[in-house]
Parts: sequence; C-alpha cells; structure tokens
Amino acid sequence: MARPRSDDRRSALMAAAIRVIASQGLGAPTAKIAKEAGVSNGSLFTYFETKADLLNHLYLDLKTGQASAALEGLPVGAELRAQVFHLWSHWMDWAVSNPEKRRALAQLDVSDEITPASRAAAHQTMAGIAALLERSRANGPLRDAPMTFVAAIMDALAEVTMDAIIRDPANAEQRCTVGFEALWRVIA
Amino acid sequence: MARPRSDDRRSALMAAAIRVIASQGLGAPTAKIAKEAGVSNGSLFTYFETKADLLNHLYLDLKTGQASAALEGLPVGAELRAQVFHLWSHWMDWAVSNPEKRRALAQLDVSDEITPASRAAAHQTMAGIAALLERSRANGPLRDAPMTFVAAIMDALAEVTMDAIIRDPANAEQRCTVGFEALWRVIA
Amino acid sequence: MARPRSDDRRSALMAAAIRVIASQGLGAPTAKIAKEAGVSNGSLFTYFETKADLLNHLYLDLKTGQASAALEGLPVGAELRAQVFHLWSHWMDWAVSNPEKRRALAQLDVSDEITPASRAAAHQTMAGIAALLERSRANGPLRDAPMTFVAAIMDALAEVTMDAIIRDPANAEQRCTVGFEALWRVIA
Amino acid sequence: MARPRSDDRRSALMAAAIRVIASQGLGAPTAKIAKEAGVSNGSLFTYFETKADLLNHLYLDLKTGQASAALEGLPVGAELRAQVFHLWSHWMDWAVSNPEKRRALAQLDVSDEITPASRAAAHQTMAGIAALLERSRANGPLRDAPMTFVAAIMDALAEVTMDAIIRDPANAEQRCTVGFEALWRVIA
DNA sequence: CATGAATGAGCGTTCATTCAT
DNA sequence: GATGAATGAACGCTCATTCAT
Repeated sequence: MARPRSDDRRSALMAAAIRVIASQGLGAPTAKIAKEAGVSNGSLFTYFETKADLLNHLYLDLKTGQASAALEGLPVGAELRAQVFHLWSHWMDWAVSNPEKRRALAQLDVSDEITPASRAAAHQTMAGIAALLERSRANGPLRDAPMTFVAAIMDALAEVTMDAIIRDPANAEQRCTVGFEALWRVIA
Repeated sequence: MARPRSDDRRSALMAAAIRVIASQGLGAPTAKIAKEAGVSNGSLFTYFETKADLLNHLYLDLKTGQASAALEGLPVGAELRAQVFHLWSHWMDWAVSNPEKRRALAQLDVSDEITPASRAAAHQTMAGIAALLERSRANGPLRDAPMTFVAAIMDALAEVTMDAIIRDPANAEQRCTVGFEALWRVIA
Repeated sequence: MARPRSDDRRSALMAAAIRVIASQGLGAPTAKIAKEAGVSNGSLFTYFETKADLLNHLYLDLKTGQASAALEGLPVGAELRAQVFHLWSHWMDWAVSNPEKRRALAQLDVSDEITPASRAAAHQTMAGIAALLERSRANGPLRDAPMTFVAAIMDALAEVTMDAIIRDPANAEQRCTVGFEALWRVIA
Repeated sequence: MARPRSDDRRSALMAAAIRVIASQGLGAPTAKIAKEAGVSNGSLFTYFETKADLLNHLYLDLKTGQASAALEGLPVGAELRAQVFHLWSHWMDWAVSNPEKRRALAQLDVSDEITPASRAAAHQTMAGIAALLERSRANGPLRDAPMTFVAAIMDALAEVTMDAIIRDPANAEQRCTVGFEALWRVIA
C-alpha cells in the first residue's frame, strides 16, 4: 500500500538522463534530469541514492542494451564469420538508431564516477560477444595476444566505423562492410 | 634570447593544467591549476580568457607535441613500411614517457569544451602523419575509404596499443609490434 | 597587493552571526548571516572554512569577551570576597548589555558543532576566574569537590541570576547581590 | 484493559524520539524517528501535527516524568529537610537511570521550538516540588526573592550535580549529598 | 487509518570570473 | 601586470509535509 515505486518513473529518469547527458555532458544538473523526466528534483533521489548511482546504473543499462542489440537474432548455426558479421552490423544499427545513447555512453565510459564494479558487471554482459571473438581469433595473428587487447581493438574499430556511418549515413552499408573487413583482417 | 617572463608563466600554467587534469579530471578548479603553477588564481585569466580557452590551447599543444614526437627523426629515405613503423613506435614511446599528457589528452578529446576549430587545427598538425598514411593505404583495401576514416582507425589502434603497453610494460616492444602489424594488415 | 583580507569584514560576519543566531538559532542559514553582514554568501567562506568553523570561532570569541569583561578592572589588592563580587557584578553587566551575545552563546554552549578543542580553549580563557574561585572555596564546604563541579555551580548560579535580572531589570542591583550571596554561601 | 493500538504507536514514537534526539540532536529527521519507532514516516504526522508538535509533547512528557519520579514515595510526614532531600536524591536517581531522557530534555530545554505554553504547562507539573521549595525558603535568605528565581536555582544546582554524578558515578552518593547541602545552604 | 513515494524549498559549499589594490 | 578577495549563480542532496494508494 502507499504509492508503489514506479518502474515507469525510474525508466523515465534514465531516459531523461540519456537525453540530458547526451546534450550537456555529465555535468548536467540532476534537477534538469528530473525536470526532463517530469518528476520533482527530490524524487530522483528516491530512485537513485546519488547522482553517481544514477550514472552507474545508466552505464550498465546502456552497455547491456548495446550487447543484447548486437546479439539479437544471432544465427548460431552459421559460419563463424557470418555470426560475427551479424553481430557487427547489429551493433552498427544500434548506434545509428540510438545516437543519444551512444553519446551518453561515450561520456560515461571515460568518467571516473563509474566504479570498477560497474565496469566489471558491464564486462560480464559482453560475455557472448567475447566468446565469439575468442573463437574468431583462435587461429589468427592475434592468437597469443591477451583477450583484453583483442576486445579493445574490436571496440575501437567499431566506434570508428560508427562515426563514419553517422558522418555519412548514405553509405552506411558500405562503411559497415569495410569496417568489418578491417576487423576480420586484424583478428582472423 | 631569454623568453619574456610571461611566456614562462603561460607554459607553467599549461604544464600545471596537464598535471592537475591528469589527476583530477576536467572538473579541476582553475584555482588549483593556478596554485600548481605557482601563480595567483586571477593571473590565469590574463593568460587565458576563460577556462575553456585554456583547455583548447592545451588540447592543441598536446596534439602538436604528440605529432612532432611521432615524426621526430623520421627516416625519410627509407621504405614506407619502415617509416610508418618509426612513426608508430615513436608514438608509443611518447605515450609511455608522458602518461600525464596522455591522460589529460584523453579527457580533452571527449570534452565538449573543445571547439570544432581546435579539432580542425589539431587535424592540421597531423598533416605529416596523414601524408604517410595516405601513401600507405594507396593500394590497400581502404584505398577508397575517406581519409578521415583511415586516420581514425590508425588513431584508435594506436590508443588501444598504448593501453596494452601501459598495462603490461614488460612486453612493450612485442605489443608495439603486434599493434603495428594489425594496423598494417588493415590499411596496406 | 590585492584587496587584503579585512578584519572589519571578519568582525562584521561574527557580529552578524551573533544577531542572526540570537534570533533564529544555530539553524540560521549562512546566507542570512552573510547578508546581515553586508557581504556575499560566498565571502563568508573566505573568512571561515565551514559554518562549523565560524561557530567555533564565535564561541571562543564570546567566551573570551565574557571572561575579560568579568575581570576588567579587578581590584587585585582587595579582599577576596570583594574581588569575586567585582567579577560577579561585571559578569552581570556584560549579560545585561549584551543580550544577543548571551543568547547566541547559550545556543553554542549546547551545540555539538563545538569541538572539544574549542571548549578546552575557552576553558583556558577562564583561568583567571578559576584561580579566584579556587582560593574562595579553599576553606569552604566544597574544599574537597572537584573544581569542575565548583566552577559549574558558579556558572549555573550566574546564569540563573542573569535571567532574573533580565526578567526584572528594575531590581537588577538587588538581584545581583542576592545571587552573589547565594554563591558565597555555597562555596565559601 | 489493553490500550488501543493508537496509544501504543504514539508512545512508541515518543520513546523513539527520545532515543534519536539523545543521539542525534533536535536536527534528527522525523523519518528516522518514525523508523526507530517501527512506523511509517507519514504516520508520525497522524499522531503529531508537526515536528514541533512532537517536540512540545515530548518536552512536557519528560518534564512530567521527571517531576513525578522526584516526588514518588515522598515521606509527607517527615521533616522538611528530609522531604527535600528525598526529592533531590530521587531526582538524581532519575537522571542516572534515564540518561537518554535527560539528554533529550537538555536539548529541548534550549530549543526555540518549545512554546511558552509548553513551558508554562511544564511549570504546572512542578507544583508539588515548588510547594516544598516554598516552605523551605520561607525563613531563609531567599525569602523575598521571586519563586521563579528560587526554583531556577534549584534546577541549576540539580543539573550541575547530575553532571557531576554522571561524570564520576563511583562517588554518586557523596556528590548527591554535597549538591544537596549546597542547595540547602542557598535557600534555607 | 497506514504506508511510503512525491514534492520542492532550502541548505552548505564550490568555483569561474571580476575587480580593488 | 600581479594578486587574491569578492561575487553570486549553481549544484547535489535533505527533509518536513502532503497525498495517492
């Protein structure tokens, strides 16, 4: 009894945070986020203990969303290369369809408000991707490099490709392919 | 030909900013930077109109320094691959020898205080590198991609390799090579 | 060089704090104190690190002022009883002339923002009074009680007498005497 | 004759308030008091209109409890001095046995949330004590002083004695006697 | 009536920038 | 210029009180 804590409100706050952070950066006032969510400033703190807490939840949420978008509909039976390409292109799609999420995530990624625990948790949600990557590089030139390094390379190439696609959406498909082929040349 | 005193102060401020930003992030108070530089807080504003102005100058300075470190002693007569490897390994050296500069630059790179003009100017200082890159990719798989894309890929791979080297300095040389070979596979 | 930190401003802040605290209690906003002092809210914090710091300084200042008012013009050569009476009546005068200081001090005395160090320092400034008291009780019924106890009794009787005087200022002199005699009966 | 549930809650809230105020001061959040009482924060306001209201009720309750503890088992037939001593020592016992109540009361006593009406009502509950005091001072040195003054003196000496006892419980009995004798010297 | 989420004014403190010295 | 005190808007967070459930 009593008005229950509403998942809607919580989501509204996170969605608002994405929008506000995308446009103003991490310095955005909590009050602005609350207002954007149509909620009083005090209310934000019934859903998130502190601003840092909100940021960490947001980070994890975005990372998770990104990973699951990438893996959605993965053709598990298919050839390895095809699977990775599926993942890659879904990743690109996510970026194109969610420019604000991507911008917010970029800021969060370099923030020192994000705790090691959050980073570790985010890492977990990428396990599926990592596994695919592991198999892909197993006989390639990076077979002896640490996985962290390999994963970072994929990430970096993906980001660069996304930027290229966003800069010139008309050639999205082509850029996506070119980026993927670069990746494949590096790891496989 | 001793520098006029004011140039000293300006440099002291920029050097202090690097240290302070590396350790506290871009949110670091101007007063702290001034103090670290041994200068009064008000004085900072006779050398830089605003905090953003300081940040932009710093950004450009660091980018320029990075580029010229990479190009220093370039064996102009040598084979292309050797030249690019020279550049690459000098770049890695710079990163290892200037961890604070690198950390500060990483923050500046994602800040929205940095104006497009600054980014464009920074781009200019990379012209030498870009030229080499242009020749390297001329007959490679990225021969039709926009140079921005190619340059961004190099940048991204370089950053990832630096991280790997810093994480495990004992294998610096090997990582440097592995990173370079990945680059070469992508572009050449 | 530069506008020097002004003792006037510092005093203005403390005086304002006395007035505001006397009327609103310790919960009074620092902004109100600053305004009352004719100073910007930020300025308060160039003179006092925190609100608690201001409170502690104020406490010590008031205690010291009270003690020195009590001891001013002490007839050192006179009989002990006369000396204590001098002290007592000057103490009463101080209370009557400085009702706001007294009210503020009463609040500060029970606040847990006041550090043990401040309390100890305040204690020091009372040394002169304590010495007189020590001699007064030397052969009296409290000769074996701890000084803390004796001092507390004097304090308590003084406060009660002040209240009585303030409640009925017309009979100030009489009350002062009655209170003093009560004290003397207790300790001497 | 079980109390209706609501009386229990009310008492629980007051008891919780004593504990919380004793340890955190009057600034303690109402939510904390409610939680300590095992009640929802909103419920507090069905039992007390405002926080100030709770504080005033608490004040009166504690004062009343204190007075009745002092008067409990008063040997009405005995000599006056014996009766006052009885009262005095029961008062000391109350303080020693109820340190939290005493601490809370000390805070309430100096708070300006307590209304004159509450103070007057508290005064009423002390009527029994006042009567005894009146008879005690009838022929003593304070015979012409206002009762308020006399009562305040007793109160002050009692508080000081309680502090002494609490500071050094081993000598409780002795301190109690010494304090009482001081009182008797003052009034009788 | 109990509950606890919602509200929003209010607080102490920080900090980029200005300006008196 | 150089200095550092002055300024005041802004921020994250708290909490008494209200109100939907």
